[in-house]
Amino acid sequence: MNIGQVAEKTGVTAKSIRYYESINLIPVAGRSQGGYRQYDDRDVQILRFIKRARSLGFSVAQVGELLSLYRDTGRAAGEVKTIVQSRIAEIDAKVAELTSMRRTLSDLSHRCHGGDRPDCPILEDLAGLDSVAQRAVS
Amino acid sequence: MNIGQVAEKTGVTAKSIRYYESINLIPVAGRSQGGYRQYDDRDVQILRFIKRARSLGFSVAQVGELLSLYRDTGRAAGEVKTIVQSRIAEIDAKVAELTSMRRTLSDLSHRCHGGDRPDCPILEDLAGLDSVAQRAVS
DNA sequence: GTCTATGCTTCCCAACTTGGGAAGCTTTGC
DNA sequence: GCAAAGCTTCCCAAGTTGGGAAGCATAGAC
Repeated sequence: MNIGQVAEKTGVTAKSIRYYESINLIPVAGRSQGGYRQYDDRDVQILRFIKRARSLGFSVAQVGELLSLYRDTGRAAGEVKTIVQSRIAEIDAKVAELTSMRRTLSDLSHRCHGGDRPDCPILEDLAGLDSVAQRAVS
Repeated sequence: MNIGQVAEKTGVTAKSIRYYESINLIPVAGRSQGGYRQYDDRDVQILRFIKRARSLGFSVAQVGELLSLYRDTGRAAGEVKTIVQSRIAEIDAKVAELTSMRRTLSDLSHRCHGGDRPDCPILEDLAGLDSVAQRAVS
């Protein structure tokens, strides 16, 4: 199989496949006489694995860890679970951060009439801690 | 004021201040005889504005929009509110995405015993759609 | 006045992943 | 045998920050 067919089968672009090879996330592909990279079903499986793990937000480095465990038939399930749980913890932290931002923004938004007039509590808040302190007190 | 003092006052590193200048987010600073960038309280205020907006997750481009509205005394509050609400929408989309990932990962994690044995439903799921289809059916 | 330490300058490199595009070779199909 | 499509490598870009080097400016101690 050439790279284009693999790209179509896996949903990973040819560009990304070459990139993954360049950083040794996947093994260096064999070449045809003409210099084209050659792949088989095993490679397709690996790339689908990568695609799915990436879609779950694992970094490429984390995917590398998962892949090495995947390739290691003697691995412990606990190691895999640990990686998944650290990813869950990352997500929880990010959600908490975003939720905090959202609360602040929503608060700012509610206090702004949003009309054509130039007076805007949002900008006042961003511009100085005065209004923030004021809000904290009120 | 030199750049170091401004950095300390605002919490924006000297590196970032120079970067913001280079992309014209802030005006090009005047220079002392010796070539040092010179700042005044107005600059400090602007950088605090940027710092706070960045901490709320606005991209530098969005901060640029907010800043231009901030500088425009005749601006309409509605424009500011629109930017804030689009930022809120971004956050909501991101949280939804993360929440969906978390649900999948949590599900996978629960189905993995996590011990020393090599059998791991997580890897099986990542490796193929078989188990995914299976899970969908079950 | 001189020396030293600290601070500033610019410039380059790195991170991370993907996409775009150019120039050139290979393969496929007609 | 030719055109089109697919592949190759290489460079550039995105966005923001940090690290570090080499060299000039300033401030404080003597």
